[in-house]
Amino acid sequence: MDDPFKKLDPKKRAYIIEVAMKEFASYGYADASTNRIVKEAGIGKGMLFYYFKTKEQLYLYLLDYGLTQIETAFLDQIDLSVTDFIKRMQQIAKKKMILFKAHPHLMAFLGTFMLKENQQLNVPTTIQERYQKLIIEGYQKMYQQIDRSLFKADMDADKAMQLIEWSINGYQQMLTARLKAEDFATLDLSSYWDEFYQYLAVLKQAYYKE
Amino acid sequence: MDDPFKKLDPKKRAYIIEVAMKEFASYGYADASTNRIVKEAGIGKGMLFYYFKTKEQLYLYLLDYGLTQIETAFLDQIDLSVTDFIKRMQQIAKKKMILFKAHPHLMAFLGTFMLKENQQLNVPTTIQERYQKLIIEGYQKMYQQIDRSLFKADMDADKAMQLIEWSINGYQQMLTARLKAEDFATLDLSSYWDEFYQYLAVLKQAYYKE
DNA sequence: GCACAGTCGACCAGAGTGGTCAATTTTTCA
DNA sequence: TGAAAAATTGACCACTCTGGTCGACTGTGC
Repeated sequence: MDDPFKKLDPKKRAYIIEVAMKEFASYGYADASTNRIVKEAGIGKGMLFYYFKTKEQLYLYLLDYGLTQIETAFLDQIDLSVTDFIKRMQQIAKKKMILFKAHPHLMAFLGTFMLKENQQLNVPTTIQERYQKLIIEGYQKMYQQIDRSLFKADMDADKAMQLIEWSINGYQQMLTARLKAEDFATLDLSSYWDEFYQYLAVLKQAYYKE
Repeated sequence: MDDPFKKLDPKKRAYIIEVAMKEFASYGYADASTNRIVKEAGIGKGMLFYYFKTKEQLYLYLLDYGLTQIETAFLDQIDLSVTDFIKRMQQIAKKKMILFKAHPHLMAFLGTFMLKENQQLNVPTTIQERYQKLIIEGYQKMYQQIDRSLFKADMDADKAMQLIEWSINGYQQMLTARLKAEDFATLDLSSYWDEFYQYLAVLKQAYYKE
């Protein structure tokens, strides 16, 4: 096949992908504007429809691309041999952050995909299945093969894990909100890892045995 | 003053307010559609512009109304004599849920107000000041006059409080997502309070002294 | 000099925008 | 009862923006 988009300079291609994901994530499929995308991406209107024939095919391309990213750069990377729940969540948070640095709008884009009512959009069942599978697998990678003996003896371990997950989500949301303005590509996250580990230490102190 | 909107049947008036808040919360000021609002509210197009002269004045009315609601039905209700942080958060969560049941889109509406860039909208400084004050006061009502001696002796109480706040936010987000489809007006929340209290008990066990 | 992939943006018909207003119904009250 | 007043409607307006097209143009390779 001779796909002009594949032959594009990788930096430019990645930028177009990022811009388009941001647009769809912000406005949903129906209200996303191809005019804004080409303007922001710095390409002529014609090019977008030269690369992708329609708005719908652009969207489906992004969906496929995004799912592949999450599958390979996130889910497949999680080491289930880590049975300490907090360490497991730490691992997951790290992978998530790395993925977020590479594709800041990927999570929001996929997040709004099933959420917003599927306006007249014909999503292939293969993609829908991949999405469903991703949700389930993500859940399993969090809670499978966890050593519950680490938790305090008289504590409800399921509720404890849920609370820890919410805590870490809270930290991540706070962090991304705080860094919203900054340039993620050039950002050094190491100072934030220190802060994160301090929170993890408190969590350990709170939920684990001495 | 003879304001036709004030003279409306309270149920109808409340419904129009709710519909409009939902529209602005979903799309932001610029992309919100007055056509969709009147259609959803079940009134003729002319009425909206009879009650409020312009889209902007409708928005400003909702802003003022929403701020008043939060001030009186939420902030003013918080009892600072409760010095137990978890009990304080429990109290806040309860007030928040009651307000949410009455105005399901109020929080989202006000949340997107400062977030989205203020597109060409001329918001009076009085309203901006009230909004700023609300943020600050909300923060104070959470953390002021808290008895830190309840936390485990060797624990960073600030981080612990932050983690508890994130945990409770997580629970609330999960709950509102779970109940999204259901009808809030006729919903009985009491069974969910049981579940909530169980989580609070685990939090207490985790962060407080024996 | 010619073929051809890449690139652009003016342009299209159609949909949707906030807002208006003449016409109609409903309410008020002497 | 009847007329003045208030409430309500939706067709309509000028305008903006939509996804998508296409003829013109550029650069490259041979």
